[in-house]
Amino acid sequence: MNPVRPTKTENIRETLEAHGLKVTPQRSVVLGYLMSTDRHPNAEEVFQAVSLHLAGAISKATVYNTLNTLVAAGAIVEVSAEPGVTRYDANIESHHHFIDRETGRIYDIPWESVEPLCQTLGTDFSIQDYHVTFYGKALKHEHSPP
Amino acid sequence: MNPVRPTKTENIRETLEAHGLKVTPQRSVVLGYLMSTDRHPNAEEVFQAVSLHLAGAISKATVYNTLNTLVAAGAIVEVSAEPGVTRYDANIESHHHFIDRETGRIYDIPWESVEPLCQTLGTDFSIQDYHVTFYGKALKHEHSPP
DNA sequence: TTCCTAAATTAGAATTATTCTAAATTCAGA
DNA sequence: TCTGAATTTAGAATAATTCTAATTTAGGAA
Ligand SMILES: [Mn+2]
Ligand SMILES: [Mn+2]
Ligand SMILES: [Zn+2]
Ligand SMILES: [Zn+2]
Repeated sequence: MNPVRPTKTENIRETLEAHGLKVTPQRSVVLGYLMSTDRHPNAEEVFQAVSLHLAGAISKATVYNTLNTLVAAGAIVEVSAEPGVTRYDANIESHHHFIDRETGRIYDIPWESVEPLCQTLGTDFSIQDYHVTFYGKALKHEHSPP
Repeated sequence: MNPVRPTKTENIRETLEAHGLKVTPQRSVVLGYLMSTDRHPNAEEVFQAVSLHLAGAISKATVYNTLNTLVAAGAIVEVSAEPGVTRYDANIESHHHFIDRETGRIYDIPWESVEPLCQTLGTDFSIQDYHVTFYGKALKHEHSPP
């Protein structure tokens, strides 16, 4: 019988194809990892994680290439939190971020959780988009696969 | 006769001392450059700019050291705009940023220009601070020393 | 199926940004 | 002036990312 919802691998395949990318094992495992986590990993962390999942290992160059390809295609987004670190996020919906100052962990904040900001800053700037970064302490531990 | 306002070099000296730092020519020229511009330069741009102003040249290591020292002392702040680039800002008041998507230039947005965001995100997060990054097109050219 | 070509992947070299090291200089205070 | 600590320095070392050039993979004719 057909599953009620698409399986994970079907989701991955669909997402790649929806963004005009061919499906390859390397792309699947990188995107699949990012879709499975809400931890906003950097390239090195993606490399570590997918090296476990992909039997025959994956080249670090491919991790960088694939992340850049996924970003260019719009399948994932880059997140600038701390200076000097590029993190990646499979959540491509508009949303904000909360950074725990003790742990450095980045949490997603749904767009609707933040009241809309007025869409004008006087006459000098035309606003197309905005993003709020909150800083503080996460009170509940939200566990998720690393 | 005494000037009505402190001169620039007096400002620089006062800022260094107010943050517990000794006054040196290198620190003065780095901080002075950052106080004179609103362009949020990165380390390389600071190095280029101060190399011109400081006759006998300044070591690039000193620029990095000095920027880190100034950040640690709270005399300047780091700004994370694009992923992978650390920029520096002598404006240490709470404020927001506007990034021109065409030019990449970062403009300061006064804290009061943005209506206050509610200080709660449910029960999971304790908010200590927040920062809004706007994206769009700057309409007026605001000129300032490079 | 076999062949062909383009795309994707790879290892390692190259580049770039930043930090580290160890020596030289500067500086404040005794 | 002397002295020790702080600062600055050049260049080496490290780390992150990109580039290069060769190899593998994969889909579409024939
Ligand atoms: Mn990128
Ligand atoms: Mn720093
Ligand atoms: Zn996110
Ligand atoms: Zn600023």
